Amino acid sequence: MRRTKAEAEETRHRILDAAERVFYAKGVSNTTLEDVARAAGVSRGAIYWHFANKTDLFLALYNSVKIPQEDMLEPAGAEAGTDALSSIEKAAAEWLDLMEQDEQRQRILSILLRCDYGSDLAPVLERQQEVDAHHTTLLVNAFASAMASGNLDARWTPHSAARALRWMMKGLCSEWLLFGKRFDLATDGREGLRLLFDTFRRSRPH
Amino acid sequence: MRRTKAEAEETRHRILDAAERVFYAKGVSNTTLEDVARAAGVSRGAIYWHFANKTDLFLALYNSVKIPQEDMLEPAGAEAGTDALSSIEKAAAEWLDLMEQDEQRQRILSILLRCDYGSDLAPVLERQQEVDAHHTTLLVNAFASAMASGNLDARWTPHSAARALRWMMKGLCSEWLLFGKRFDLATDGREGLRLLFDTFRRSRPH
DNA sequence: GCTTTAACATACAAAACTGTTTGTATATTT
DNA sequence: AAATATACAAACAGTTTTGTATGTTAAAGC
Repeated sequence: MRRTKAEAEETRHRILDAAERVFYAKGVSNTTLEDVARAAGVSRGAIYWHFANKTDLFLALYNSVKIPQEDMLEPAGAEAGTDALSSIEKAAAEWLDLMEQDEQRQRILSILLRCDYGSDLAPVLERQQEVDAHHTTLLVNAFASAMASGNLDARWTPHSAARALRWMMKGLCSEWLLFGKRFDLATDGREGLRLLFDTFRRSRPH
Repeated sequence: MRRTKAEAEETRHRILDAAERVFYAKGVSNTTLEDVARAAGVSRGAIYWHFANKTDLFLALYNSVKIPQEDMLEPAGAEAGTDALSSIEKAAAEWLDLMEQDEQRQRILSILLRCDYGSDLAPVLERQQEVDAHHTTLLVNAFASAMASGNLDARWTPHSAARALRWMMKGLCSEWLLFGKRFDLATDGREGLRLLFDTFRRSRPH
């Protein structure tokens, strides 16, 4: 029954894949390792071979995917030709597109949004906060450069603008993911972004 | 050991109270009924006397409190003297104040935000959606009346304004509750509201 | 005042999961 | 080709949690 190294890596991947689907369907703390094993077509032994326990499996899943939010706004600000505000808006809108198209992304973010953080997966929460903090920093910097070039309406500060954008994106995604996707994320989200950024630009001197 | 009816009702209340605190501290699916019993100073038997099981206890807790969001914007629109937009903003700001002061409210909303919805507490999710739908309707109506009286900037529709406000409030509360209240909800939230409503009002004809 | 029954506490049985151990067939190494 | 380590499956042991059944006491009802 010994598998080749490539086969082993494949079952490991199958387990992670199954875990993602089952966690999404039943919630993390309501799924047993037996559930994951069945969904992956292996025995619990295989899971315990590759992972220490459910928390470890969850962490491995968490680390195996690119976390949503992490990729947004990475290269923003370095655009040429467009103003800073437009590049932020573009990055946000593209991020929405990505989210709407990529089902794995949707599952991962759904799991993270509604999972019952006990003391065992505190590292996940910490990581989330780090990512959030980093993202906030990037956003504030981007808005600061927009302000420096006179693009940001005077009533807003880089800080308040970054917050407003983050809050809106978060509320938007939460409602879309947790309440059954009852509207078009990319379309309606872009519309919301457009209106918000319109207020950022407002009465700018030309 | 038989208690009077009033005493029984009091222990029932003590159980609900303890459940709220423990659910908040450990997460719903990570708390056992033994935990709740200890926190309430009773035995598990008392819980099983008053409730069928943990799900039933959770539902009872859910129904025993006034759900946040439900009370926001109830009487709005019926204000005299102020314009519709200002009364919406006032209602939202007051709701933030309430949330910041009322610790039970914070616990309840925290529990609802991060609890791991399995198939057993589907009714909770449905109820949430109903409340949200109702809230959205009220908001849209309020913004519609603002538009009718010429207060709402032409770029916004009642629908888009209501969505923007809801998304922002949701993201705001999520971040505040789930990430350790690292900013002042009432102050910073009011600031965000002020800026958002400022854009709603923008270039209104006077 | 006697019976009944509500309001629990306690004890018990049954699952449900978990983590570990053992067995084993096969890659891989030497 | 023999030895060894790998990648599991299957069985096992242990704990945690749940649900129920039973016991007990005092309040209600008559």
